[in-house]
Amino acid sequence: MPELPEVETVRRGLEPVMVNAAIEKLEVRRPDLRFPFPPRFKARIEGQIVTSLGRRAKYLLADLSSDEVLIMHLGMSGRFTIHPPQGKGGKLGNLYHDSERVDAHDHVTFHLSNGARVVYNDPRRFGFMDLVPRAELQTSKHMKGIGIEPLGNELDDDLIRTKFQGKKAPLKAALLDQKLIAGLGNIYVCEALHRAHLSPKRKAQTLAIAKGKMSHAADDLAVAIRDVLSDAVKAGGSTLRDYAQADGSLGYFQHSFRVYDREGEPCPTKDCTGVIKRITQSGRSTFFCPTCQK
DNA sequence: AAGAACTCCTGTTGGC
DNA sequence: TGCCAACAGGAGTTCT
Repeated sequence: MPELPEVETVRRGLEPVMVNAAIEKLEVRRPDLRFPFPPRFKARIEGQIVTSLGRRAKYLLADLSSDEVLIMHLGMSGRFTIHPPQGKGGKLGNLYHDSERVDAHDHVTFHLSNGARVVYNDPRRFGFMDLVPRAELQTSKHMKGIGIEPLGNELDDDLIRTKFQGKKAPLKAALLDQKLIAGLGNIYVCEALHRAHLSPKRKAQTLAIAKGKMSHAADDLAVAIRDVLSDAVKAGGSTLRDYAQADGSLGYFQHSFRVYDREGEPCPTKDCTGVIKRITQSGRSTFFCPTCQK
């Protein structure tokens, strides 16, 4: 499910429910997700207050009153659902899931002091959770080496030239590399490359040239990445299959896809007569227009 | 060392 | 209808 816009949407959904609440009880229904839960996971979580909920790349970061940080990654199929206190759904009650039923893939449940429950469900179990002392977060194995935040102030043409210098990998692979720019995934890489009119097959290092007719390419790509991600965040992310936001509502950016999952459809670029094609790169589907993406 | 292939896991989909 | 291969929003590990 989640690339940067979906994770940010989840963060915004969980923030009002979790921040300033104590985690009174933690139910962990299996020993691991993608990796084992950390030692004494339950004991280190229970009784702690969530002081803030942040995001770095595709990671959710919950600051705890114990000065540890709960690191959460949703993998491919991880999702959070909020269950408000019984009988306190209020005017938003119809947006929430009120069921007490536990699905086979409901792996972790946070019982909060405000009466709400937050349930983590992940059928494929590619997600994971970890705990690290706040002071060690930046040097932790998860955060160490993570690239720049594309919605921060650092992403511009110079940054792209620097990061892509000497890279022979195709643009598609370079943009999926979280050590360069963090937060993009398969969908938004395809979308950003189409917006920038750049071929996913092109070697990344060709954007590093400073002069010549392609000198705008790095800037075009920087702008396209920022635009597509901020548009998607505004739309509440993309809803594929039955993914829902934590409050049960649906993102709608999927209606704005220009190429993703649109094989065979006409290219939406103005005056382009091309047809969207699907190829495989790095074992993943790439959707692009061979006519206007060069 | 970089880049590509393979791997984890379950569920859905599309073609016979 | 059933069966089965292909594929799915990620990324660490293992190869070449």
